[in-house]
Amino acid sequence: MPELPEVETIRRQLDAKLKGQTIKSVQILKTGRETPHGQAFAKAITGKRIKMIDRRAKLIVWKFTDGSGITTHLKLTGTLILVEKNYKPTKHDRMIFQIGPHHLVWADVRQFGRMSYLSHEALEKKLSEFGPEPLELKPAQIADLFKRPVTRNVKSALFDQTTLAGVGNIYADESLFRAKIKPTRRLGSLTAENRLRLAKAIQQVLKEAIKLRGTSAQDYVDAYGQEGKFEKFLRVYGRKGLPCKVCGTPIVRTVVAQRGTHYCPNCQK
DNA sequence: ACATATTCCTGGGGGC
DNA sequence: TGCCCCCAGGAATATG
Repeated sequence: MPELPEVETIRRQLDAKLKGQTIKSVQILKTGRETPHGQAFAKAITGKRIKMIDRRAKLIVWKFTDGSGITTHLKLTGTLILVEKNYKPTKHDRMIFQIGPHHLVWADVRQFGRMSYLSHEALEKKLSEFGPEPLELKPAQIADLFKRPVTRNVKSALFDQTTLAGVGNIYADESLFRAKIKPTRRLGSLTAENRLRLAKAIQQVLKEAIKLRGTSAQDYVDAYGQEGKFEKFLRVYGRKGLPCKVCGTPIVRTVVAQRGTHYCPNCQK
């Protein structure tokens, strides 16, 4: 599923192709997950010129030259894929955009994704509702985000988008493994050294994943339909029962904060 | 102000 | 081969 590294991969690919281009047409194949609804969405964005494709948290942000924009949340199974002119729509496609000479398909098997056209003011407001970007802070600044509330478990704080933007279930588990911290630890029990180790682990794992164009644990593909290459470097996520790559102890899967949570009971304290 | 539960949705896998 | 059940989970919303 797309988290920060996957969304950033798609953003870079789309920005390279679509920057400066004008939306020529929007074909809505399945309505209901866009705002405004239906043809009003197509009408609102047709003719808009793309200043850049940006990212905030897990949102793809289409910024138009007039200041308005679109936020796209792919949620669990959404894809944005550049296709050929003669592309034939398939079952789960929601929209096909013609943007300059390019054709872009938004598809979503589980239909959780959202696409919102927003005025400049509404866009600014929406983007301000997230916590800071993990790759724009110094490790010590990230560490400070995990001091409070003291009773909260560290795993749920990690993927809370108002605490820190862009980390989801996969990278939460991977960051905690690298920091050698058990997911159920309360924030109040973390030492300053623990928090700093976690901050550095978050940045390291996100950067490595971006280099490999993300993780394709389930449905994720990039804007060219290619899978990410980070999956084989996952150390705990999806490795229930397999030996820890550090100590050989079988990886445990539990549920923390309603999320499947993977950790090494020996390495993570 | 916080934590926890529910809801949305479909494909894939296990059990039989 | 095919059914039934369960599971995956981001985040909005509701409830405690």
